[in-house]
Amino acid sequence: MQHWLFKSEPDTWSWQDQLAKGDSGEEWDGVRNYQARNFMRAMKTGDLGFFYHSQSEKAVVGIVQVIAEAHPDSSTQDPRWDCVDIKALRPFETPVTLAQIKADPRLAEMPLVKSPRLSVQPVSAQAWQIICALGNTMA
DNA sequence: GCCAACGTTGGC
DNA sequence: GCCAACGTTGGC
Repeated sequence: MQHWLFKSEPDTWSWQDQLAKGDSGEEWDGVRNYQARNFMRAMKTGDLGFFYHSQSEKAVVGIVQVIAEAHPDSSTQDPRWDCVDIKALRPFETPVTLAQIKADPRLAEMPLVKSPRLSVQPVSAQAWQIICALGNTMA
């Protein structure tokens, strides 16, 4: 299984919004970036991901699960864009902030640190464990 | 609110 | 196919 990170502006789509969708989940639509789309195409049902709030909060706040593999993004007619469906699995006991992630040399290679604008990105197995530990949350 | 970084678009 | 212009994102 692979791990991912989904970034969202909480004003637009927050962890609370995601939680409210329950087990039926929601499309991760609106991505208009080829790299991010390609990562979504690589996702498998059951893969886990971090839910990250950008802007004011800048923290990993929860864990989500992929519940449908890549399919056309219903928010556009443009056939180039696909998306997956995800559901909220559980919140982080303690949100892990970007500052904490940047402060940990073991996480310096994360795209979150090196390419902060990439909205969907892979997370290594090692980084996954480190961040779950920082958040006092089981993987 | 500002600014830097980056990706995309469009003209040539 | 290249490159300049532009828009958007996200951290500070």
